Amino acid sequence: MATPPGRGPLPHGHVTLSDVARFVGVSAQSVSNALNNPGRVAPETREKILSAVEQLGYRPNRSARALRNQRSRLIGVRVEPSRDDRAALLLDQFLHALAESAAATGCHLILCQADGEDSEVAAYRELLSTTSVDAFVLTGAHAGDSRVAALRELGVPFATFGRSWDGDDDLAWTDVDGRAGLHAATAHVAAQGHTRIAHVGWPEESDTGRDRRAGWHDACTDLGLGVDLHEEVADDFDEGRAAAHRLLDRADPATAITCASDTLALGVVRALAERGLRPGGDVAVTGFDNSPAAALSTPGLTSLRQPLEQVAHDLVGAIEELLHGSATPQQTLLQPELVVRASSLRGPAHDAHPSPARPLTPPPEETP
Amino acid sequence: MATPPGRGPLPHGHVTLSDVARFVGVSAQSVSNALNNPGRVAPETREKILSAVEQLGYRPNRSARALRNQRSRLIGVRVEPSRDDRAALLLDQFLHALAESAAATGCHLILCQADGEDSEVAAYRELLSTTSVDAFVLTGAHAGDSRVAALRELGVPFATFGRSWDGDDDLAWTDVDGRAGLHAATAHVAAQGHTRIAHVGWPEESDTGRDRRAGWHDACTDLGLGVDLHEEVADDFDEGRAAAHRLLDRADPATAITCASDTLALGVVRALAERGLRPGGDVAVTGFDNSPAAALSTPGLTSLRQPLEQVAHDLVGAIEELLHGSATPQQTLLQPELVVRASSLRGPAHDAHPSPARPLTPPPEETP
DNA sequence: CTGTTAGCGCTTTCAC
DNA sequence: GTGAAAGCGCTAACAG
Repeated sequence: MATPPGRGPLPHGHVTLSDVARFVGVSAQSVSNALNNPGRVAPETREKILSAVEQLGYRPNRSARALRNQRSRLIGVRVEPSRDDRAALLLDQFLHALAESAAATGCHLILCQADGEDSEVAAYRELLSTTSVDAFVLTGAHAGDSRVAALRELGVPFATFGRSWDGDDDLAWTDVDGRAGLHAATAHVAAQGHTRIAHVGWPEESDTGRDRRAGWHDACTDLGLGVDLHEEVADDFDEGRAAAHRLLDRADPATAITCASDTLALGVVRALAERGLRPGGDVAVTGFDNSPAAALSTPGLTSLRQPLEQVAHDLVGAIEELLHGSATPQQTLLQPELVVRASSLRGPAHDAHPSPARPLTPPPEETP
Repeated sequence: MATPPGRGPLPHGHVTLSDVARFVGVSAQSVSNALNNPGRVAPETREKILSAVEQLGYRPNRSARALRNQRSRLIGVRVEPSRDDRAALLLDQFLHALAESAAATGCHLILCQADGEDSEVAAYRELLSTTSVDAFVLTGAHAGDSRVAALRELGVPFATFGRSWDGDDDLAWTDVDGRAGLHAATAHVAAQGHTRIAHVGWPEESDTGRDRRAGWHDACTDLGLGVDLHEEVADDFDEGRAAAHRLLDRADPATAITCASDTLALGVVRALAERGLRPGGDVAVTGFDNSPAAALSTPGLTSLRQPLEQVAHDLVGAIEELLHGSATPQQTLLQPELVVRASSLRGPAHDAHPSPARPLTPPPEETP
């Protein structure tokens, strides 16, 4: 396929605006208007143009639009390195959901990659400086998040998966109510007859960790149970395992252990096995995230499912609002769903088929 | 941060080519040449230009470039819906690795989303028609893959993770040697003293499934063991579980079960538990993928790690070659790595700390 | 070796 | 209501 020598760049066989214009017998501007500014063109002309667009299969060129408008309909997302010793970052499902929600508003996702939080901002900056990116989605926001400050300074709209935790009303975020989740999980094991209920969570510095632990704490207090059984560790399998051993070595040991993550919970399960104890039958265990590992481990691990499709939908909605110049950023708190499996059930280690259970808390409540 | 009105030539404060040109006192063209065509500019001028580029922090605008060159340095990838009842699609790690490799060559990943293989082509088409995408990465290629034909017709370069399996020399692919992997896994359990070694794999229609089963078959034959113990099922936890029950119900039951995936293997582990058998001690079990679920389950599941970083690197390399007009597409077969854990070890259900073991097969061999 | 010209596809003025 | 002009930032072609 030889390219005829000439001045301009290579032809690419795509239908352009002027192709449509020529076809209909109007100017390119009218076609543009018919598409983007329907009011400014006569209904009759509009009809003809739209049918020609359809017929020729015209699709606007994103690069040209981006060049002209400074808006690319591209949303930047970071992919972080995933460790195979952690029970899934959910990035997988989240990205799919995000891509789907974005597509619904004509947007696409562009990835940038960074290994740490510092290089993350550098990656955003790099993407912004070379590519027209309309907005970013950040994951795992936390109090005093340097990324938030940096993106604000760059003047680019963004929404975060995770609250700011410092009462920042100017931040658009969507988050999952970990506190309600752990309240539900704790109440669930209490309903199985447990009274010595422990929590293995993340260190005090983690906002999300504190939130989840508070759910356990509240539930225990509500039920008149003690709150002395808790451990704060990093989100690591072996840390969870070690924490479980400590909780079981106590004089009055735990008979149920709620965890801030599936990774920790699966570490706890390992510890039980090392002591000849059975999850469910001897000690109830619950996790958080409903990762594949929770569903596939034996016995199945009771966990809390995050409604990632809804999270993605709300984040895209929040961004869309930001781009349309909304004054008040959208903030949404979603409820996780308790998925009960054998690890938290007494009796034979029979897995109920993964069946969602209602959280104790009220249905999703949006804070607009 | 308000943009001072009417001052800067740029709406968003980005440094452009002509800014650099004006700064140095040359034409925009020379700056462009200094960057993209170093030979065509005097070394001295080049120095000055490059230092100005550095100083002003100039970054070329991707949209403008794409518009002009029909090349965007964007690689399209599909994200598929992930089921939480499967042991990870590895998409997570793969995407990160891919984004990293792409970044090394100045490319970025743009996502498209599709639920099935048919809508996948539609998604590619949509992306191509609106966005300048230089190439695609396909995952899970198989014989008679409709996507391959469709992308060829569209004339877009692409590389696949997974062989074509129909001896297509024109296809650029990278794949992992599942046959060698299962050979290694089978030999490993044989070395533990097992002689009744089964395989739970995918249906005959699956090329990858046949390949992996062949590895098991070869190893058994090499070792003088029978090859009657096998089941072909869909990649599903419950299917794996049921298959294991069938294999253990036989008159001369299996004492070791190698599987085509971690999902199947974890189903097998569940079946063992239901019969009061211990993985490792009673029946050895191995999976494939080394998913988080394998590392975190108890006992740890012996599995085969796919070298995803290398896969990603090779795929990007293959695409790069394609874009530079290489005649022979790059085809690479990589070796998986056996990760031995307690599920395949006799004796106390003690997990060795996840430690890589060499496959029996020769080191990575590249077919250029 | 360097500058000028032209144009990629699109949309925001501003005439008509 | 419609079209003509201009230009977003960049680079291939062709002078000078």
